[in-house]
Amino acid sequence: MLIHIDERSTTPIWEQIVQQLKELLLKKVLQPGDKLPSVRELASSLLINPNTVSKAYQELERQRIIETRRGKGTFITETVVPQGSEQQLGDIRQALKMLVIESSYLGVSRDTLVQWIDGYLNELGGESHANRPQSD
Amino acid sequence: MLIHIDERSTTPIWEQIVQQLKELLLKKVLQPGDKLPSVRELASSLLINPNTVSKAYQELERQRIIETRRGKGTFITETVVPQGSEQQLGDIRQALKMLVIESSYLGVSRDTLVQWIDGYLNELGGESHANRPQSD
Amino acid sequence: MLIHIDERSTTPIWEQIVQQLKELLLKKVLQPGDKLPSVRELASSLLINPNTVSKAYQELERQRIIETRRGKGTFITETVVPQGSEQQLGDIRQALKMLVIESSYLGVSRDTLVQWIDGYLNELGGESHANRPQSD
Amino acid sequence: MLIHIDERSTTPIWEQIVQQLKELLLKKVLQPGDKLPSVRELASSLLINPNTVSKAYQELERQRIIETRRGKGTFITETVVPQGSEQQLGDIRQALKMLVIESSYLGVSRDTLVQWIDGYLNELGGESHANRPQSD
DNA sequence: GTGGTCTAGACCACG
DNA sequence: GTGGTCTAGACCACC
Repeated sequence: MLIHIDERSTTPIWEQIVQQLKELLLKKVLQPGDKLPSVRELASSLLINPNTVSKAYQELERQRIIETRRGKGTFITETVVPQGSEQQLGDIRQALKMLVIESSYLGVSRDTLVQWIDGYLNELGGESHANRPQSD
Repeated sequence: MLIHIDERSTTPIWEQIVQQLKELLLKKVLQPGDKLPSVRELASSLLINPNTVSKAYQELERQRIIETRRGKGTFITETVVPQGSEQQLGDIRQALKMLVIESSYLGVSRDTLVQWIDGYLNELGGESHANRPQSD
Repeated sequence: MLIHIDERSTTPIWEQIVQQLKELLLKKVLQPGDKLPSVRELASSLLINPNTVSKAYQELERQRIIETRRGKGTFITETVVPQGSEQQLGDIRQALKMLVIESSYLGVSRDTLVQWIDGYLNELGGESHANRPQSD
Repeated sequence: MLIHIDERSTTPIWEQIVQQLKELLLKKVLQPGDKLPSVRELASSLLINPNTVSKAYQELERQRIIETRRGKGTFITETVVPQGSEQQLGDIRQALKMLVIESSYLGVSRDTLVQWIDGYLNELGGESHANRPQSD
């Protein structure tokens, strides 16, 4: 599996899993319909507790990104619904604002930030539904 | 004091204080050399625990943004050191990456993100040392 | 067969079968004395595990809705026994109560609920033994 | 606490807690702003594991019915947002349909169902925002 | 085999 | 004191 856990990070392990699986999906490494490793498999390969993986999977299911079929395992959802609630958009904006403030302090210029964003969007692949770097 | 605490927010109160003080500084509402309210003062005016304010001040001091002069109080540092450690830069990049991924899922376009960034930079005032929107 | 399995649903497959067979019976698509497909037949036509079909049939048999005649197959029971145990009635009431509570939260009005009930009863056909919409 | 756990029930304990707390809220036994018992308190009074209570609280928070203030405890949300997603409405309708089918089998008439609904709505108190028995 | 639930007990951050 | 995270290990339903 292409997931890497940073034990020293302050972000919970289950959240790291959620984020990295989302990233893999946007990068098309994982495709709709694909089967995810079972809870136990992933847990043992990451050397963590199955409950932790389970929590990550449940969160992804809550976000309709994956779905579980009883007794068969967990799969990437076929229909993608790129729709954010007001609440979630507010969270993004809030996080972005704090990030801009921090960047100011660290001497990261506006243009550098934009370059980084474009870089990440390129990593995710140009075909991603909503985001595309300018020059595309 | 121009600080507002959101009790419901998931970000710790001490972190909200740190962020807002930084913001006030970038907006030049607070200037180098200015005296900050004492821990007890700020705590009682915000109706929060003094320990919480103390923790915020400690963090700001760790970042060399404020300094305590024993017996005199807490002051904004005179010398500005807009230089981020590798560690901090890595944190910013990591946060930005996650933000880009989430934005992709919520259907927030690259250009929207850039607009938001420029908006926040304008709020902070165009003269800020490192960042400047657009015309740069 | 007129049965449709929703793999994504959280209700177990065997339960989906039970419910839909009951529905077909109430709709008079299936009549007392009719022969049901064998466990293997139904399983292969629904692309599911025979054990799952078997469990559904066992449940229906427990409820005296179908009966197996050894060597001959499975049939809809001739004698209808529209009499619920206290236990079953309690379950219904409990389920209905939770449904009413959830409806309250979702803003579904009392009248809407009643309309939905009448709608389903109409689907089942007005001649059903115990229930009849409106004119009753 | 006015919560009762049915150990023999098939519905998970955390879900029973969610349902009963919702009911208490609709009955105005719990009011917006009220403090809920702490996770540990409720757990020990119900003789269950704190994790189980925690799961219930997290689910209620996800539904914006309660909110936790760090270090202070868990509280009923002030602003009520009676808004259901399409998905949730579909779930209700599906549950209602199955309930109607079961009722048909158990000989529960349409009018009995409606009477039960009105009874539950009365229990919840006539002032409830969306539902009201006819005669009101 | 799969995931879901629950327990017991630990550690941590926050206030 | 509060809730959040994680582990270890158990049991269960479903397929």
